[in-house]
Amino acid sequence: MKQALEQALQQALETLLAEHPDAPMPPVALNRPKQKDHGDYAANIAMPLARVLKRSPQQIAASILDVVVWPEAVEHADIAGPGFINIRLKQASEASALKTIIQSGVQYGRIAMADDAEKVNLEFVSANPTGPMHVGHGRGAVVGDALANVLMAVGHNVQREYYINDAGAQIGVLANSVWLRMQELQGEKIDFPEGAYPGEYIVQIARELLQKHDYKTLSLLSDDERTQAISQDAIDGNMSMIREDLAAIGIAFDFFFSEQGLHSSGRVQTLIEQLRADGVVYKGVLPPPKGKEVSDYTPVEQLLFRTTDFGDDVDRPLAKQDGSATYFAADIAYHFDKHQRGFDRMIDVWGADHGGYVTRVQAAMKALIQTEAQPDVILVQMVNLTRDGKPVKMSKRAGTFVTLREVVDEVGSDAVRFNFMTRRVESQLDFDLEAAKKKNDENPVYYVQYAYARIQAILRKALDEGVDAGLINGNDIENIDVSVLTADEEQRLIAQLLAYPDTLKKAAERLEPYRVATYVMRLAADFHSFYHKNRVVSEDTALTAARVLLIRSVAQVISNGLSILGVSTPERM
RNA sequence: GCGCCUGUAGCUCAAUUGGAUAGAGCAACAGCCUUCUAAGCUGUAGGCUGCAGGUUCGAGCCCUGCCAGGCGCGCCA
Repeated sequence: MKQALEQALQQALETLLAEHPDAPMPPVALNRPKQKDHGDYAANIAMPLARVLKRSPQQIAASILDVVVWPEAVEHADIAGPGFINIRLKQASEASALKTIIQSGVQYGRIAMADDAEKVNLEFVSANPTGPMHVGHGRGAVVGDALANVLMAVGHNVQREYYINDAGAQIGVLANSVWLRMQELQGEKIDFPEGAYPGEYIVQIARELLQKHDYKTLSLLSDDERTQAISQDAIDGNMSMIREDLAAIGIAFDFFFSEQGLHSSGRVQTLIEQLRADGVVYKGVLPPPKGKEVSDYTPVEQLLFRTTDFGDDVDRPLAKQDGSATYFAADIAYHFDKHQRGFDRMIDVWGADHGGYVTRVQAAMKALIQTEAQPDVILVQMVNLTRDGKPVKMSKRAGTFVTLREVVDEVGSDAVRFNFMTRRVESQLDFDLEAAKKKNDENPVYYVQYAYARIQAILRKALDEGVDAGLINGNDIENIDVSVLTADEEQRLIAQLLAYPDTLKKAAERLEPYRVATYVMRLAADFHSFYHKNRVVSEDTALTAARVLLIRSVAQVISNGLSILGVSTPERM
């Protein structure tokens, strides 16, 4: 319907602008007004034209209305305010869409195969394999997973990918921490050094490794040899723990990518050579860092990547002093690898603490591939964890961080997911452990789920009252007369239901899955409001049938929206 | 010092990528359950959209400068 209206306006415009061939043609965009008396759709097209045509927006709108040929469903259109064209549709035309919703079912709002379908690589979480996921990771996980769902819903092909940082010094630290715990479990007295990972999970991994490895043999090895021997098992132990944490909030990945593999296969080195051949690499000395005490700064010549040529403020090192590759070098190789795997688009979901990293990775990709295939980086701001309003100090080193798992076990997956989804990623998130535990109206997820459960209760009731089962569960809806749905609350609900496909499309375009969460909250609110003023099951069989159709549609759309967010829809609460 | 993000009701957040009278929830106050689930609904109150300029038919949104908070800033990942 929206498209038909836009087309009608577009044609009217072309007729009008025939006399002004030079005039730029602004896009015709309709939106649904906030206020009911502004009609079902509104166009602001006359306003931007005012300047070009040197006539008032009202005059232009009037000329448009003179020549436009509306589709059948339009009741009337008028000019309002500073030049809006408000369009009102015939009531039955809007309401008949309810049948489409029921017939489409879980497909309603989705696009099976988009014209511009892309093969998308979506990398998210990528928590280091040195410990369990904490709450901050959880936000990125939930956002990334919902975004994948949104993109798939509008017809893209999405691969969920996890980048395992299983290389570098941290792995040595991990292996050493595990070894210390293994010694401890064998009754040795150990000194637990400052830098090692102290968490309880290390003890569990140590216990597992003692079953797999011969302790005596390990103790005879040199430190390096021992690290070599147990690090992969320690990583695997952590990763299986992380996978369980993810499963607890209903997230599974399609692909796990190992950083180690990039180094061992020589791809990092090859990439550096390629950059050298491209002439964007040189040996140089970086200035001391700003804003931080530089106690031990010594100028050192390093292999540098000229990222400043691509918008960065300082060149970035590819190799450490000892000649080994930096994390940055590996990350370029990683993104290049994604490109070579044939993805049309790469999306990275990162924590805010990686914000300074965006420019340099994009710079590197710009240097490597001259296409527009840049990674889109979604920076998810931090989660401020509080308990009864008091901040919880988080430190992985000190072992005082609160794990995602603890929170999920206390609060439930649905509440965690929904709370993480209701805010834009750009704003920091306050998450109070005590408040989240409460099963009261401070948890918006119950508000939406309650609307769904309520509808199910009404439908059960309707069945008891002898309403035809085909109407309640099946597709015997063709003959329902929807023109009886004339109450304000009914009209609002219908308009809201019709807005779902657009909401989904917009969420996908802007990579903003939170829009689906705010949408289902609005829909639930409109339903609750409807419920209190109107009875569904009544003597009036025609009205009952139409309202059953209406609330079934609401339930369907709530369910479709929540499934994108990964939140369940309980039949009873 | 520089870069990125944020600043909207007492609190937590929205506002259809510049549109019409800035909206929800919580907290406060006043009402609504012998009728389909009160985890709900209705109403009242609450705002110089951090501050000051600018751009235009029109600014919470865009530009400039301040103020405040968060994150980051060499061979960690």
